[in-house]
Amino acid sequence: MNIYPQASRILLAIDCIIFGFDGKDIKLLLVKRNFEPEKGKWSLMGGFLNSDEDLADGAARILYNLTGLKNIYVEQLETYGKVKRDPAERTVSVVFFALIQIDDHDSEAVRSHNASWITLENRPALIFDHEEMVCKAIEHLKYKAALHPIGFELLPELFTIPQLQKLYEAIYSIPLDRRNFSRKLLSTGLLIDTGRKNNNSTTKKATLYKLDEVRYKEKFHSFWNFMPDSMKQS
Amino acid sequence: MNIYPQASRILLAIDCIIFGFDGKDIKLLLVKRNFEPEKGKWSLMGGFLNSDEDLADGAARILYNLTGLKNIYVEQLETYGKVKRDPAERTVSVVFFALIQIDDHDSEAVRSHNASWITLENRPALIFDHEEMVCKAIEHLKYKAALHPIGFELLPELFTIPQLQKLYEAIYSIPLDRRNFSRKLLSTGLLIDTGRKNNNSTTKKATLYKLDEVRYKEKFHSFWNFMPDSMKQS
DNA sequence: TATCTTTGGTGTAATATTGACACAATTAAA
DNA sequence: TTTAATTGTGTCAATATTACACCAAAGATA
Repeated sequence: MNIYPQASRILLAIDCIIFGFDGKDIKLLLVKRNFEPEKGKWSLMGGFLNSDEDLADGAARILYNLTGLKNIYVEQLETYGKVKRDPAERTVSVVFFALIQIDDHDSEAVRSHNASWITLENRPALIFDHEEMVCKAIEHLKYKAALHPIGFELLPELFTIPQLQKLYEAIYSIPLDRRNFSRKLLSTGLLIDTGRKNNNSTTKKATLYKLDEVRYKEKFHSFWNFMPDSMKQS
Repeated sequence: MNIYPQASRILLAIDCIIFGFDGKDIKLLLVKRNFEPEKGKWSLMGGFLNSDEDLADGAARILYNLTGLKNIYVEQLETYGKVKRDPAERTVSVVFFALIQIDDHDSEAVRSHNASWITLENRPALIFDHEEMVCKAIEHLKYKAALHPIGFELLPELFTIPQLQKLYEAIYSIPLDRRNFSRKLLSTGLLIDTGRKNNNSTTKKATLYKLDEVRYKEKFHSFWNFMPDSMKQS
């Protein structure tokens, strides 16, 4: 019955890199493992692909279990397949990249998984090749956010332009010119002025915008230019 | 001994999308299968990952077997993991994206694998989800070639600007303005004038350039703008 | 109630880049 | 020597980007 008898069957893991933004810093959702192997160490949230489960469904399942969220922004990032990457058994891991609105997540589920939101700066050593995966994901975030409107995925439904600017400044660790940033963002036509104002501010209240979902979907794959050109000369 | 007893082990395939350019059209290297399953049908070149082999090495092995080439441009593209994608047995496939200089390949190896260079337009129906993989790869080629200098990977070591332009016109299926294209490419500082001229032309002979390898490596991850902006509004 | 401080919103001039176009030079064939 | 095809370079207007200055709103302070 076995049509491919000679080939070897391998464990297939899924690891998720989950980014959030708290208004100040980009954060990663990491788990302190309370199970073997590497119990007590930090890692990405992961799991194994079930034999009756599509790969994307496996990622969605793992993300849902940890965050209680469905329909979040997920991309497949890269598959890691060094022979020795997991010392216990040959395991190939498919890494997924997720952006979530940090206030939406189910903090009870996060706590029960022994997970925490940790800033990129303060992230601990991670097991296996997870650090490499995180570095790759940070690069991908910087790359993609410069060209496509993925920043919105990290913000609440209603947001202000200064909030958006702080997000981009956090992603790239550089200050941006307020006026040029605002002009650039508004000129995309992706923002809808809700007419409402942000009440969190102690001084002048900023305009609350929402995303134009129709344009967003239509134009997602277009190229934009959210970063100053000087940022792009690596 | 088995630390992950409950998880299922899965076949891991590697499929390679190999692009070439013959001076006129972008072509794909496809194999007509002379083995089961799906014998006689067309597919991507592929194989299974060996248990003692890194994933990237598996891709390099498969590419070497078919083309006789090492050190070619390879990227990991995406991993396909639908449950039913291979009707014979659950198989997850990691797709690699390769660009080669079409004249360099070992045509004897290609023939012995029953493989052919086929233009994108004339490509036959492919097995499993290989058509989806190819579509994704074409999109990736368009995307990446607009922002990073990967076009050179498809050309011989010495090339002319008109050749380069024909390549980009083939990738995007649009005519480009000769003068603007030339200005843009030369302004990157990636081209070195060899002083030599192309003898293939029956009219005015074009200048032969080579790639500035140092700058190419240094600046590969910078953003460029090889396509007119009008091309980028999807 | 005046004014101070902080943050948000918009305008403008200099510069750089892009797009559309014209003209001259080279080569082989007629 | 003319012709046709192709290559190389220049120009100008339109557009985009940068760097910068000013005004408005709102709570804090006196």
